Amino acid sequence: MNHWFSVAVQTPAHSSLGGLLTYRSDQPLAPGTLVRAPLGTREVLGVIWAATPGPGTDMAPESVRPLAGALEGLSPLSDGWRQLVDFAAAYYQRAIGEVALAALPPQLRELGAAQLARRLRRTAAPAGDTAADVGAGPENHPDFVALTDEQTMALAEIESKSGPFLLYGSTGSGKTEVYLQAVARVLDADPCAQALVMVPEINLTPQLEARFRARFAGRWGDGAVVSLHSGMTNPQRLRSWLAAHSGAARIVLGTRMAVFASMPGLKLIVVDEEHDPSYKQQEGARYSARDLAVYRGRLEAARVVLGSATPSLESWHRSQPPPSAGDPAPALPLPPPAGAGRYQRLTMAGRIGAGAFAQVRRVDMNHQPAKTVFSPPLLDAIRTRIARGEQAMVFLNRRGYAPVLHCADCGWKSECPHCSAFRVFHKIDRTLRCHHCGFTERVPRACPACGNLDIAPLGRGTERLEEHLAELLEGTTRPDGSPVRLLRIDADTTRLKGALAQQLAQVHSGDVDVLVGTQMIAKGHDFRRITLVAAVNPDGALFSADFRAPERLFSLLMQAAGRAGRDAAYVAAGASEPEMWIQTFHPAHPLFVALKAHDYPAFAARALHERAQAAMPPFSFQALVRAEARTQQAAQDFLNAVRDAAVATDDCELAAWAPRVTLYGAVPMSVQRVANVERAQMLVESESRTALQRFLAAWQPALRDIRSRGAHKGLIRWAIDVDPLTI
DNA sequence: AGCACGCCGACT
DNA sequence: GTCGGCGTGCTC
Repeated sequence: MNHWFSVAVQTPAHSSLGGLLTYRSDQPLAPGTLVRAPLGTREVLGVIWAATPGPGTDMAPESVRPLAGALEGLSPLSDGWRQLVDFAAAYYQRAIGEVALAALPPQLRELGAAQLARRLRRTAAPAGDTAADVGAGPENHPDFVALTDEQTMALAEIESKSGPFLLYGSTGSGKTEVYLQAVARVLDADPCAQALVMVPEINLTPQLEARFRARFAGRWGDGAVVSLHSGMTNPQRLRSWLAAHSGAARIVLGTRMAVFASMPGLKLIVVDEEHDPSYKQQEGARYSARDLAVYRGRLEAARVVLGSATPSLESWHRSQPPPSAGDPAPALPLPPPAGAGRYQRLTMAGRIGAGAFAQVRRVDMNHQPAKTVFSPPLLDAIRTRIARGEQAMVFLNRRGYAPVLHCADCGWKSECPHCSAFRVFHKIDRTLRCHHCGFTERVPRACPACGNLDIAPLGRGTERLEEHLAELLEGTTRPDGSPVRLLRIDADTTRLKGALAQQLAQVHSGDVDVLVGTQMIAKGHDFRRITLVAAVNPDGALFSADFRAPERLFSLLMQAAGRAGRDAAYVAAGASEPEMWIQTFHPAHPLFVALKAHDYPAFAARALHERAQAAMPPFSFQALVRAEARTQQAAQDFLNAVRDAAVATDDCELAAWAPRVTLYGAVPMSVQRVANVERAQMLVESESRTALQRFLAAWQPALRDIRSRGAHKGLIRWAIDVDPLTI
């Protein structure tokens, strides 16, 4: 007796076999079962997607191959999980198999039956004594902390309503405590319940894990909290995944990939720092883990809490009261249209256990001598902190010594031979490094073009900033008379494993007086002795071509400001009032005015007004088609060809939706060439999410078709990015 | 994407 | 005579 199945396997997105594949088996296998499927000469991991009555019409029955068997001992993936993958694949325009297999731990693909059995035995064992202290509500727990009124109210809302919730709480308002208690309540109420807590960056998982472990390990055992992120080794990831899948892990902490974790008892999803662009995957299926979290919550009736001090404008807009009727018609398999007022907004304005908000001081650089890097008042303020044994933090969003090397004689610049970008001068190892393709060379002694010996760095990165500041602070001493100490933290200094933790420890211990770094130091880390934060040159983002740049700058500066004066006791004990310094040529810019007032709502209202005027997200929906080719011409030709195909089509579905989308012309990407590959893109826009979705889905066959017709020889690949973050 | 098959240059 | 270069083509 044959049973027939459609099975999700890892197939390349643009090959002829895009969808699910048909297999047979003499076993009746449940949907969600993990199986080994013969594909060509190899055997690959697959997931049973559905049982079908027969092999289908377009498939000769004799060419359907039998499955090699199921992975023993693993319960099938849930309906909810498959629906999440279905949705993600449809929404982000990728093959189901690609999304499904990418969402599983890589080692599951390699493991033989015997190895897997051993693995399962090991994870099954330490399920632990769950009922350690029966009836322990949060108030009976040893780690119980008193809550502010705002926290209590937020928790009550989360408990009594269905959400999704936008927890809008300023830095230091105690959002993490709300997460912890919301998790505790959900898990207390149901012995099978699980919670998923996401953070934007791997760097932030260790401290979060420590906090959750400290709170919950005693109650539910050490194995109750697991992490899931790309910094883990494959065996570690498999272990965590299995623990989540079996229900042994009650709390999963992770980065964006964790949104796909198999969690049969999922009841709560927390997305911390929900505005953070890291939640958007930037390769393969370009999903937004935050948006998928909201969808998954609806699907599985789990509470969703999005938390931020500076929410994304999308979430802020959705959490406002509904303005008027006239939202787009309901979408098919999509979440409700992004109308306003879908989320419950919970506001926590207060700052607990921390000092006052940092006072924002703007330095008008128009009144400083040309080429000033550190204005005298800022320098004085830093010196004062050092003299008092306090710490200061200086930001610059550019690593390396100088972004470009320049010959004053002939005009040569340190261009990368493989990319349309300059190589960055790294003084520490005397190299020129391309930050796009990685191409690295030793710095030439003389200009490679004209032989002139006088080649000079142009502009500055953190390395040069640190050097410059060290010169300016020479002779400045700490209270004990010893010389000032600087430390730089950026992607270059933290490349080695454990380096970041070690450098952060130096700051915490007070070994360091001044911290210089990129945005890496603005996020999440609590430095209790820092009382001054300075952004040396933040103007770049004010007039950027990227319409989201101001939003990112505002959130970065707010986060940075939040680093100063975290510890009320420290400030109360006589430390300086916390300050955030901004050096700018546009001190009256509304962004800085809102920042000074710590007024995110004002910033957001203004930004949303502008977006509405210009019909930009969240008031319109976008997708990008990207093409890569040997030549720029070939990439653009392909894009223009597929655009023409959309306009003059005999596909009635495509023809029906095409009038409701706007197709812009093909343009080179902002970094046009990377590693000798030319890149171009085309923007697709619609006022309706449904129209955009339907159009893209109907358009994909045309894209594949045109690609395969061979007229576009130079074309290397193409991909669609739905809801792109940068255009 | 893998992984075959397939048809031309320098090695034991 | 084989080992191996990567060019085309297929995988339920």
